[in-house]
Amino acid sequence: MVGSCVMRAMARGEKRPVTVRTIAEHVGVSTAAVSTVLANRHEERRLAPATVEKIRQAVRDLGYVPNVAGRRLRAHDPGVRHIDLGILTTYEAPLFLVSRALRQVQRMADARTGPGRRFSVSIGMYHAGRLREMPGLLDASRCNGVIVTNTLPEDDAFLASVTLPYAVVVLGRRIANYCCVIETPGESGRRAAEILLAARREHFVVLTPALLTQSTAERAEAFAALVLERTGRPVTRVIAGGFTPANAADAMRAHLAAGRGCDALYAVTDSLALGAYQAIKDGNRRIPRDVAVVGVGDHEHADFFDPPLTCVGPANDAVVEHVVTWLFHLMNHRRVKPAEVHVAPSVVMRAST
Amino acid sequence: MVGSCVMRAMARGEKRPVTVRTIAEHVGVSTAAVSTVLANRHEERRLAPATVEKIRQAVRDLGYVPNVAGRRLRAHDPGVRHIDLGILTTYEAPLFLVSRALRQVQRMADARTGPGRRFSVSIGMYHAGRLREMPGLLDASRCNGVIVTNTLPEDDAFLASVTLPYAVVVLGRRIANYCCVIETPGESGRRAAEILLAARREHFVVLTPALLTQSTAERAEAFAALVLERTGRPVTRVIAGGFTPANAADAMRAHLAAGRGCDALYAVTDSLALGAYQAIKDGNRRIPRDVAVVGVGDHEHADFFDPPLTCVGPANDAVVEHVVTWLFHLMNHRRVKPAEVHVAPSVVMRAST
DNA sequence: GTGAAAGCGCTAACAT
DNA sequence: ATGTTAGCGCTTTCAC
Repeated sequence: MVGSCVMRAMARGEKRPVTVRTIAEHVGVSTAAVSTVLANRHEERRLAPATVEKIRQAVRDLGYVPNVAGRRLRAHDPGVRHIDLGILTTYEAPLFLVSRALRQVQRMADARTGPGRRFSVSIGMYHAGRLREMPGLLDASRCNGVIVTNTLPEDDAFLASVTLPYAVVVLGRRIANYCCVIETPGESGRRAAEILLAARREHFVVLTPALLTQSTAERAEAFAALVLERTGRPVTRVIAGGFTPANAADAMRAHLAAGRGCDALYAVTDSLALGAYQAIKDGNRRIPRDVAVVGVGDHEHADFFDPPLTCVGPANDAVVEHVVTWLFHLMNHRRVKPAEVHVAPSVVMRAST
Repeated sequence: MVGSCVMRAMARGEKRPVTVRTIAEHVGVSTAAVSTVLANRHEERRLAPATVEKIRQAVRDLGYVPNVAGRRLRAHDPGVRHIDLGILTTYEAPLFLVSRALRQVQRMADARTGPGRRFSVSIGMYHAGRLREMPGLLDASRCNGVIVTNTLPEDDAFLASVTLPYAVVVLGRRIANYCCVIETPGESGRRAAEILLAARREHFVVLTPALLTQSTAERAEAFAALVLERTGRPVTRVIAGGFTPANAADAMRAHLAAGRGCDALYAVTDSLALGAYQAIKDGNRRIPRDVAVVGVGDHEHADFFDPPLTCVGPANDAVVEHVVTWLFHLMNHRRVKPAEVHVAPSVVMRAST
């Protein structure tokens, strides 16, 4: 007999799914035989070579794909609790952005691992703007707890419209009814402006990607607002086509070539700053003498840029510690009021200013 | 009645696992009620607030953790096949090393996604040297196919000792009986040596981390061998404590401070090259005039180092394309002879030589 | 307002 | 040499 779900699926005109059972019926053997072959245990079970071959053929012909959920449920050892933690990020964002969160999750997980308690940590990928398509997000069937990051506004809207029945912490975004950890709004941009204002510069430029996230937008706005307030002059906005250093270099080269001034640059991500460095140096300008540069500190190697990059940005270690602590807390006591934690930016003065 | 597995687990002295059923019995309700509360659907099911509270309390008290495999199996829509792909890497290796593989997997997966066919791509983390502890690796209960990378020798030995009954491709390592894609052995080191030899240098140095992987070891050896053969002089080896630019900078600073010469440097990873840059410049030496530097091309931003880094290393896009094509091929036709694919290194001449 | 029961896909123990 | 079957943990339908 076939399950009602399947009946419904078939009624909708869908193909019947291929399971071990489909294979078994197709070949005329039992599901056990199929399973044995799939696990390469046919030798020890002494299956007839001909049978094995027929099963293998059917597996290929029918395009069988094992259902890992079934396997996992079956294989599951009741003596050990298994906890799956995910960091959800986009294909589009640079991977290193989640490095710190990953390391912190690892530390917490390791500290809590014991006999009867194991963690799996993974980075789950989604397409920016299409978080809603992520399997298992709504029904909690993939992870026991997740950190969501690098969302676009569409994703934020989607999250705001649903209630996920498990532990979720949002990193670097503000979304209603979620636990969010973000940098103090506007503070980064203001501190960056103060540093450059203190250097008594004239032509302030902010370098951003074309697609702004919540945080990059806030940084740029707060920066421009404070500079305008203090100097009475508007900030020039240079827009890079994408997020890479190459995009930034192109944009800055164009800006400089056009003869529009720049002696104080705020780049809203470090990758952009790196590209700007090249454009600035190629234009025979010196950093910081001719152009002072402030970045954000999201790149692991900002200290090894030449000159080392002054950064004002999320105190990532602090942010990430909040996020992960909260995640574990949520997993223990499931009903915690969603809230917003602000973390003051950290300022690291280096040679670029 | 309780399953035999559980009986065995309990016989072994282990605690009985906490499931919805445990909660239900503890509170004196049905599993359905518990499930309802866990999904926050108690309103629409009109459960008594008191019952809800009791269930919530029990969930906390007993430390219940949902089994995602059970949920997923249940939630599973027979009309759509779900394929889980994993890139397995270590906490210790820099995350960006898997960026390219990730992007390629994404492309292939996107191209094959359709109605009735969805992919999940994730990066699975393990501790270097402890791949064997990864849950679901042996019983194929997590992924339908994986790319394994950044293994240490212990991990290689473990893999060599087992047969995984699903699609596995090893990236950048040579392991018996697996599908492996690696750079042509020794070729990177030799090409790097040729570039520096052509620049007519005197004091050849190779910079490596203390812990060598298969590929870093081969690069260093082949480099040293060719330099020795051509010049008759041995190559100096500078060993960084770890994999970071800071480690490299320390090691190179010590080397230069000791007055031991260096006018040709081969760094077996780009992060090391970045650190070396700083040490070299701090010593008032110019790149490439005083020291020519060759890196590997594993860092996304090698083109934006100052000066841009000449790289001889795995043609990552080619490697990754092989790996991913192979992975999908293995998933379709499960019995493919394991083999080793060599990819010639790509050479990108930039200003550092 | 709550419970009983079916069944998702899989594998291993036990039958034959 | 192969088949039958129980049951992993969960949610939802249906019955009361």
